Amino acid sequence: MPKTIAAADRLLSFPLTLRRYQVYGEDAANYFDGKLFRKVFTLADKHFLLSLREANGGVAFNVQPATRSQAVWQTAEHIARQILGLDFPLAAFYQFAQRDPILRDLTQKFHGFRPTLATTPFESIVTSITAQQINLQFAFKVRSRLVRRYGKRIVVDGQVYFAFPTPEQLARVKVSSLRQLQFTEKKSEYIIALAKTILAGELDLHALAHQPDAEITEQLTALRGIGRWTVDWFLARHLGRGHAFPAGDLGVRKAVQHFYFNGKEKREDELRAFARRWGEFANLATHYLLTGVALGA
DNA sequence: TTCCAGGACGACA
DNA sequence: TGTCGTCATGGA
Repeated sequence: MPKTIAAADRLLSFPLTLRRYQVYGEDAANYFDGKLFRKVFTLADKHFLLSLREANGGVAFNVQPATRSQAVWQTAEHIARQILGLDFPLAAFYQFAQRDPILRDLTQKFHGFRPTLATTPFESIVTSITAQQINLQFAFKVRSRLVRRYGKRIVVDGQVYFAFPTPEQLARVKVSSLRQLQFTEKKSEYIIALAKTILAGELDLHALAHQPDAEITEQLTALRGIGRWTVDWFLARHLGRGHAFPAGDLGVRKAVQHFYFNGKEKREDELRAFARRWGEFANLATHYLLTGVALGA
């Protein structure tokens, strides 16, 4: 029996929020056809399919195979909230945006849009490493190959779905195998080393959620293949930190330059200083600016 | 053909 | 500490 969730402020555009899972081609770990979103999640080594669809005044979510386990339903709700970005303070941001004509315009045009969050820290970081320096279309393609090749496969209603691969699964993989999927030699090394570090108990990604930005940055950038850019997106798109601002990101830079500097190039430190005006709303502002560029606002 | 994509690293001055 | 070459591939 499906259950229903909603943001505390009742603000949500289901299609705008999940648009990300459609526009870059196939995403083998996040299925979205415009109306129905599906994702495999794992609890106690068991795999379930989470489904999300719009319902009256909220979002209906369901779990398959059917279960009465409260733990499974709680996990499903938590993941649904992450995917829909339901815990971002959108109403407060909209109020804040009134003092900035650009943000005011974007929040009106994309009313209810919320940044979607990566549901596990490992998926978040592997996804970012995959996307380093290449266009997102190609990044999604390569990542989907990884999911299909190494992710746990489940069948629901005759349809095949894949879970995002775990550190246990990727720690066993060889660099040459990832090269075949068109990961670069370096990215292959980074991903496998990350998986091995986690498996060895030398890194607890879940524990990072309770730490301040500086501590997270220090721990993650100590790993090969993870720089400031990757950490910034981890803070923004996994932990949902309000003030996160990936100033080094090409898309973010172009968006801020386009909307606030007539396209004039700015250095990363200048953009970082500029973004301080957004404070706890920098993450939301960033996502609205990116959407503004993507949808030609 | 050339240049650019949601970078990171290592060499070098 | 800052700059530059390299990696590696698809698409415009």
